Amino acid sequence: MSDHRYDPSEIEPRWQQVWETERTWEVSNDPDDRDKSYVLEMLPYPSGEPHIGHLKVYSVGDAVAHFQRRTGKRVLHPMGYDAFGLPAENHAIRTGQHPRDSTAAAIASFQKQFREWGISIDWTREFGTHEPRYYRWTQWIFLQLLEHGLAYRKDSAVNWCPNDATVLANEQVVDGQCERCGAEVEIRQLEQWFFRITDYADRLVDDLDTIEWPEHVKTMQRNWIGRSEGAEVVFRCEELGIDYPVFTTRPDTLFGATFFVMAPEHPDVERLAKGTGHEEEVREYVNRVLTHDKEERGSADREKTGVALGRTVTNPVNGEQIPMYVADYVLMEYGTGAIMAVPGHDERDYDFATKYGLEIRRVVEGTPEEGGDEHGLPYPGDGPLVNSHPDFDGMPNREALRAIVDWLDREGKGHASVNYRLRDWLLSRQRYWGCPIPVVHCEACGIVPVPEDQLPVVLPDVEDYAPKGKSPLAAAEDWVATTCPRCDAPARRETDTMDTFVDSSWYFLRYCDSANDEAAWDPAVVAQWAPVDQYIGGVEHAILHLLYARFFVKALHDLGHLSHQEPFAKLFTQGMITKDGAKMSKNKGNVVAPGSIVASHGADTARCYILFIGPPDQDADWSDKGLEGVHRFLSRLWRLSAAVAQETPDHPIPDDIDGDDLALVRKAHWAIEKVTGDMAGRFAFNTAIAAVMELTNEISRAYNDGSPSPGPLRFALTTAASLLFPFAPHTASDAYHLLTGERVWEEPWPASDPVYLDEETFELVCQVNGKVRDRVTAPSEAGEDELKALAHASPKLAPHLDGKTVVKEIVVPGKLVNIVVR
RNA sequence: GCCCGGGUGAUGGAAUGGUAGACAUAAUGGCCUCAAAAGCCAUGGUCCUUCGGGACGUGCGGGUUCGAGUCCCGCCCCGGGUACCA
Repeated sequence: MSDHRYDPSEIEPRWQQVWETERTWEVSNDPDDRDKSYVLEMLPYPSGEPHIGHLKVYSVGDAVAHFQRRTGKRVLHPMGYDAFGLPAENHAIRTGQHPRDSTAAAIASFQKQFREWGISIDWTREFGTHEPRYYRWTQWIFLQLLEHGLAYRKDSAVNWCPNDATVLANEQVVDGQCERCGAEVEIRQLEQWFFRITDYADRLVDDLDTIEWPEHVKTMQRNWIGRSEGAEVVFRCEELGIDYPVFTTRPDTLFGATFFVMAPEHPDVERLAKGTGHEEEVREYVNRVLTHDKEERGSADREKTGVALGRTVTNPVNGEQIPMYVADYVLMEYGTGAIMAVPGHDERDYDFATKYGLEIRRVVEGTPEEGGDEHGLPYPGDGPLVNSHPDFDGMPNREALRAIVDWLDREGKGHASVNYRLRDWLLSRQRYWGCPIPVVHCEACGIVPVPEDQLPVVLPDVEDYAPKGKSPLAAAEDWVATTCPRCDAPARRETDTMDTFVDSSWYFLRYCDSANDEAAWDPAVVAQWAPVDQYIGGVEHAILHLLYARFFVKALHDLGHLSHQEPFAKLFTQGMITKDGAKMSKNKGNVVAPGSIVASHGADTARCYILFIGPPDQDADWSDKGLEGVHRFLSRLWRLSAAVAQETPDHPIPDDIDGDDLALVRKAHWAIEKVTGDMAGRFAFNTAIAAVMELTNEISRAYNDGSPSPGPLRFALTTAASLLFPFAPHTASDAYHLLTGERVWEEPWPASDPVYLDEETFELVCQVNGKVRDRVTAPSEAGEDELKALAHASPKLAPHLDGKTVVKEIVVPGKLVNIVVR
């Protein structure tokens, strides 16, 4: 065996060549009798070189794809590049290399490495989202949404990143900072393009119940959408004759509203204060608050501040005049920018009321619990109503809530209402490297969509693409100057480009029909593959990409272009690979480059190790020593295969095997059972690989003893190679080929034979009072009485039973006997 | 604060309420070798031991059970998400 040397640098390119020339992983759009399975990993953002996270996500996805194929599925496993966007553009600005060129270089590097890793991709479907043949259809989708009112332009307060010199979507602002560059985000009043994702808020929440996603991702989406049910209630300022609707989730506490608060940004604040004598104070306060940065204002711990407006509004349920305030704890972005304050039952209102000496009234009887003041207030819980109105007092508050809303509705003073935290998706960007928005601005006709037959609106080549606060495209005069498609008058092109997340919100649809030049896709073809059966990617996209893609599919479904409503039936989020406990980064100098690992140990070792290191949804720390261990395992399996292939003839397994031969065959069947179970419905690659290791160790021991017969030995080894294939495709293919002359991917997934799974005997655990005292061999078919007798017969149990009374005997067939004594 | 994860040997991690620590790494001893590497064999939670075995052991404290890493109650610590959302 020692004369065979495991050399991945020879084995891996050889099999990659076979897959390349034979186009092994291509799949046609012509259905056959197999079930389909669409396995997809999130497409890479091509910048620089692939990193270890890429190796992980594609190793996981490839294992799934291979397992699906070998268990008889027709598998779609494509690849593409999310090529437009800020990182590429910023990189280009830094290096002076045009984003088109740096992106092309990065894509080439990814393509090369994906092949070196041996990922089983159908390359015929490949595209980059920056290619006109792709973004032509991104523009088409935009026009579809525009035509149906789901894309619109409006002037509003938007997030602006001063560093990247562009607006951002709410989803791209993290803790008041730009998600990409970390700069403090400013608020600017600008006219921008939006997608009406809020129209889909309810369905985006409700349909989470129809998909198999990790619960924490669903929760993040629910929280982001932030659906709250309650009521809109109108408070009227009699002096000025203006109605102020507020949103509340607690209309049951309306009788406890003792003041009214407006956000400092509320447009009516100044007008309300005017002529009350509070004017100056209010103006000063508002100015001070609005110049505070968002971060400081966002914290709930911060002491609330506010000033009186000098006006009152009428509480619609009891006609009380309650004072109006402006305060920084009320946000303009949520609800109506004004609230009714119920200090008795809301902690924030309570804090404010305490500070400014405002009335605090209990209207819900509470069970006394910890916290609160000497009266147990604020009390946020449930209970019967008090101090409200004879019609409602004594009524459980949840019931009263409905009754009060009904009453408001009848009186025309309010109605049931649902509020969302979700805002419409701001999609325009004042940047160069993105998909042009296909509209024209005409003085006479206004905004005019570019006719479909004129798509794509091609992104022009410009020399100076640095951000300037307005789109760099604006400088491309001969591109901007055009004629109105409607009236033929001189007109100007839209110069903003689309957010990169628009590009990636439909790419999984395009893979199904990527060669189609007549349409974005043929609905029949997409219907055949969709939805993605297994989607795999990082949890960092939980509310960005994953929410946007769901919105796109629902909108396109409603417009009649799709027959499904959820893009990703199952989602798996993989954990990060760290080094020395820290995220890999160039600054820390702890980067493990996949390319160098592949060069030194081979792709199979790298892939297998990443899957073996631990459960793939958890973070894991990279260890070079651990990598060596996996390398030794692959090497041992391969060398055994090479030796056995050479030394032993190909024999069938005789019917009457026993001893070591039988043990070997049994172990092989045990491994089939274990690996299959770990792969089907689970992502337990670590334990699956451990099972193949166990099998290989047993084969190795038997081989070194010189005991096994050729049939069982070959069977066990062939099985090991076959089971290993999804994780280490090159090594497994080579070992399998050495042993059988066959191609392992053309073989069905091995099936375990129950005959070999059942042993005639098992190790019976004998316990006294739950403590293990002995282990004896027992016949598998032994009955309870026989097992009890075996346990009692054990000399090791005798001292523990001596002089004691047997109280109870528990028998778990096939496992143990527990004798309870006193 | 709230919502999710997680806490098991020196290390990464295994364990449908039923033998805790599979598999791998590090370590130790041995074989092979002039030597080393590779490979192979053995040991491998802690403490005690008359070497038969015994006691303890899965973050902490209780509980349910014949039996708890696993289930329940109350905490502690770590990681992630989210946070004046009315």
